[in-house]
Amino acid sequence: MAKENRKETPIIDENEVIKRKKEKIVQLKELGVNAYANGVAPDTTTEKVIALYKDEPLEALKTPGGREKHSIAGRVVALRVMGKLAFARIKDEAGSLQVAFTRDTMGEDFYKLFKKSCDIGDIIWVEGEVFVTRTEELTLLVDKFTLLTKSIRPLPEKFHGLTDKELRYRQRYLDLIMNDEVKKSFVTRTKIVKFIRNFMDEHDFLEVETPMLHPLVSGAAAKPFETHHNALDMKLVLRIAPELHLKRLLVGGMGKVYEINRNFRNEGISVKHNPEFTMMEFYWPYATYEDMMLFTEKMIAKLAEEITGSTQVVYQEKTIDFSAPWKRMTVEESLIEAGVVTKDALKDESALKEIAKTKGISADKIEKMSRFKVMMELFDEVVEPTLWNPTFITKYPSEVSPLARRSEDDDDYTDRYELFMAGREIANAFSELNDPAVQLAVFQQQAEAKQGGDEEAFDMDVDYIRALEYAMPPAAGQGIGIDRLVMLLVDAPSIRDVILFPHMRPE
RNA sequence: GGGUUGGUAGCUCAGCUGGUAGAGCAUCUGACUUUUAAUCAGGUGGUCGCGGGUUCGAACCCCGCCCAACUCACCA
Repeated sequence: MAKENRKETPIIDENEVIKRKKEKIVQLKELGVNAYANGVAPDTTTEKVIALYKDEPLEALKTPGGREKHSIAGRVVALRVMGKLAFARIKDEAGSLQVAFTRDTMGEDFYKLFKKSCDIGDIIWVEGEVFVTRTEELTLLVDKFTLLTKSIRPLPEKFHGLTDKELRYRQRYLDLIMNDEVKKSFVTRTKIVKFIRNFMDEHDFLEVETPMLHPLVSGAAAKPFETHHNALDMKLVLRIAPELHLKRLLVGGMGKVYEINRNFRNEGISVKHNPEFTMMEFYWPYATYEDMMLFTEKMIAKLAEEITGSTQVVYQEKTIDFSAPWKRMTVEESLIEAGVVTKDALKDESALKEIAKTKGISADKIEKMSRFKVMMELFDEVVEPTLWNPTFITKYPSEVSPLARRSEDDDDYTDRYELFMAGREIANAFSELNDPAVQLAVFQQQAEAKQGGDEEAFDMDVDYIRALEYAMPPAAGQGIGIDRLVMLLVDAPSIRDVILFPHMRPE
């Protein structure tokens, strides 16, 4: 049953501190100080100021005077007032810099106004020249100061900062103010996406955008979010995958295409799952899944090196070796290698089921499964968590691969692989199924499964079959989970650490 | 959805066997011209997640609910 998200009356919490700060804004207004000023811009950043003086001898900088003036703007994150001298730390988008306010430099009245108006958390603009303090810290000696924006909410404590994970995710803005490494992770995320985009562009892939609102469920095995179009009075679902639209573009002769955007799946939330996640999906005409493996290991190894400086990347205290070539095994080989099954047992449904039971997979679940499904269950349960270095697992059964091309030599299997790293799936790829008759048969099976209560089964997509009937060139396609890839490269334990505003229940 | 742990001041956390709700930082007042977790003196600040119950008395015990983290299930 749907829960009512909106509360009766929106109430913003207020305490004594906030009340006082609000009153202060009124007092400042009476003194002619605008607590929400604008039109005053800095001419540089803290980072640039520091870079400018980093080679100057410290001794010379200890005496103030005669140097160029710089203006910076940012948030006051620390303030130490000692009578007629005050130090503040100003944080801007690039970093932070200590600034000093003195009565002698600013004049008595102006200094008093500064003391009265400026508090921790406020956003201010200052101008002055640099000097170096006794403790040899580069500091801007302020002669001009403008309060830009008052903060009326107290910042978290300076020593411990903001550590409560719930608050950090809910109030990401505050997390960004207090925890510098957060911004770093998200800047890296952007670099990763940019790298991938450049890599695709350099290899002549065309970036496209396909619909997020779908009339049908297709492209993956997942439960969708449902929504409603009012004017058309029709049910729509948020896409679980862009696959079938991108393949329609292959039919249309668009050539190599890719899309980097969100998918939505109405499933559990975990350290590896967010209801909306970013996928890079691409399709490559006249290529096979084997071409795709070479392309992928080249791209990701180069990406790892570009981002971290090495193909050896430490994730959660264990090293992942991204250097190509990557290990390749079939699903069946991986099960044999892991010592889970023998070659003979793989062909024997009841033997497989017995083994599955010993691996803690529920007997009820196994009973209804085919040999191939039990095999995949065993793989997911036993092998997947052990695949730490990048590994391509190939030869997935046709039964669990509704959109992949059946292998030439055995149509129980497909020309498909999944890529695993750090014990998790990062990508899924295959040579594409382009035989409309086979695809239609698969859709019919899926539609029956859906009738039978399988909530993750596809809808029949008649237009897609029609498109295939016009002929889709042989092609390989792949989807890469961007959030998960970012997690590995920024050493994030949870997907929430690489999503700016992860999904949370309302407060 | 199940299990475990947690929710006490704006933040970080104490709070014993049920007996008047605490500290540090922030905030307010005062002192202070080289601090950087500044320091010193004094003050303000609480729906103890929410709702019931037990009890002379509940932050603490019991029941229900909400939220989160971790974990399992599901999934990429």
